[in-house]
Amino acid sequence: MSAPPNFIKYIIEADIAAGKNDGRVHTRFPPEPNGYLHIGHAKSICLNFGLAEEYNGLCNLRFDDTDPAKEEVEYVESIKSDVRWLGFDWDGRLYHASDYFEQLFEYAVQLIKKGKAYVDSLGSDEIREYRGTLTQAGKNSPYRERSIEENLDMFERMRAGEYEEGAHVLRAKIDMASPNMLMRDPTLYRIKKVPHYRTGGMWVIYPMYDFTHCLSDSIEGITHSNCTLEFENNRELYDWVLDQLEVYHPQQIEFARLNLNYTVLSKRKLIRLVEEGHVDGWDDPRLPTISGLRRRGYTPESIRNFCERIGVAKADSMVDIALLEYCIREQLNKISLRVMGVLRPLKIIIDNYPEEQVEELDAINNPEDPDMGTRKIPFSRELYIEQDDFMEEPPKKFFRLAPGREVRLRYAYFITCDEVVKDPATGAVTELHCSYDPQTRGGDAPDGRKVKGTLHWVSASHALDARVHLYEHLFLKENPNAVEEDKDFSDYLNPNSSETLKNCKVEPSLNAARPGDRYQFERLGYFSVDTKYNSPEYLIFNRIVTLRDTWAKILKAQQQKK
RNA sequence: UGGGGCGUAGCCAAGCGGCAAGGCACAGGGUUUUGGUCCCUGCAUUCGGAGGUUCGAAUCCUCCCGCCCCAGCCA
Repeated sequence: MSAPPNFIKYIIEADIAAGKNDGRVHTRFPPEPNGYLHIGHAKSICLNFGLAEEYNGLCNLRFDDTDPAKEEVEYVESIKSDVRWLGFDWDGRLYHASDYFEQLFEYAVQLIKKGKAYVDSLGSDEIREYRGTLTQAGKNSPYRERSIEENLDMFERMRAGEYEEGAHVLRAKIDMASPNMLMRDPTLYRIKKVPHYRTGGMWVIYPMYDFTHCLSDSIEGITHSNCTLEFENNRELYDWVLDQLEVYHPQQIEFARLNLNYTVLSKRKLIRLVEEGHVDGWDDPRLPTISGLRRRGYTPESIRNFCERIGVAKADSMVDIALLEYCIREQLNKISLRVMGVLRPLKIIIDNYPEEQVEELDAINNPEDPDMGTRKIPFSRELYIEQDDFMEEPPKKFFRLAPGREVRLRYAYFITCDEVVKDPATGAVTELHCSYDPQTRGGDAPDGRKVKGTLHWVSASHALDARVHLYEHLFLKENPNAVEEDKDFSDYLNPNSSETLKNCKVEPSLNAARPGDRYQFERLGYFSVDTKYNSPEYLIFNRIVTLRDTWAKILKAQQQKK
């Protein structure tokens, strides 16, 4: 029932045992609304909401919206719907850092009054120079010793809009020689004459992350503030601000962010893929965004299971995307309806089957779940099978159709291939003439003879037209972030990551398929009806993931031998 | 050359002084009207390395090596 142990749970359990925060557990998921959520965020969402659930606590959704230049309502709406879709509920505790702007301003004034913050009038380049380097101490700004009165006055004027952008900033007065760069008088407020998507033109100064985040956590009574590893250096500042202000002090805990191979999980890179048109929007099914995974056909449960399986720790890691694929197969195997669909059709004619005759055969909807029942599928003289299921000169271990060979058509009959018809110009196989054994109706031979292969098929005259999108890894390189000299991560994009098959044939029961419905196409994989595009003439499917394909492995091994 | 972190199998990851969980991947076998599912089996004499403490070390100590993060008026 409960997810596996991790170091954050141990911290929480120790805190509860010690009576810290009266045994309360209160977490938060604090996205900045400057992009769409991806599966890395899902890890954080599952962690924070999951912790709250497990320890009878609460988890807030808080937008960390302190940079009006980057943030938009479109993003907050998408984030809210993604969190909900994943199955989590902030239950009315939806907050925004921008809700706290007035309070934050007051805190800044307090800091100034304590002599712990000052208005600096150095330019940004100068501030950088004065900061020193990793190995050299910085030096104090000439404005560092302004009087409290002057600081107060100037900070009020900053707020009043009396200065231009960049003219002044409010800085914490800490230690320009600190070995931690973040403690060298970090900027607390900057002037930005940019309207905020929520506060409009109310403010022209905006607080920085380090000042905002810890205080927002404090205001909300957060007990355990979980963030990713790159914020470890910020913790000293997080603690400093809260200590100076003598306010309620949550605990920041850092864990490793998710990395997945064959894809990218950084907002900056995802934004580029979208804006440069490498993909079809934020919900492109090849993207690791929540909206992309949703459109691809992934279920929330499978993503939650994935997040549970990868664990939470402090070591930088790169998870194999095969685990994500395993998680969606695992669920879809249990719940999805089986149907037959032919992606690359090859026509076969059963010469000894009466013309005009049609039989309704029984097919099982889901062998994993007998309660899902059966359905009828039409069988007739002309059928389509998969091109891959026939080979004129079959290699070893090929169990499918070949000249003179007998196979089973699933739920139908045994058929034998009698004749191969080819295009005289190209030599390509255009159709097959076969004969069936009437005794094998349903798929078993009364004489007990066996066949090695079972093929999926569809009746030519009854089949529905469909278009199918096949997807592969977005990148060819396992780690597209490891860019070589003179290269860009986009150079590693897989040119074959998306393929559209326009001539597919699926069984007639699929006329009931609605956008978002998921099916297993037997022997092929799991597919979902696209939710973005549709056509009155044909169905559009996205391949979520293939089935495990042992034959493909054998083939690959055979080819490698040669 | 400053500071903060991290190193357990191909990939994740438990383990917190008593003698290496689990999952994915991979390999073999069984069942099978999906080359799917399911079921067995195998897969670290060893925990980045070297010393030390101890009856006993992945766990404690010392040194070394490797990787990640920090010099935004981004978060």
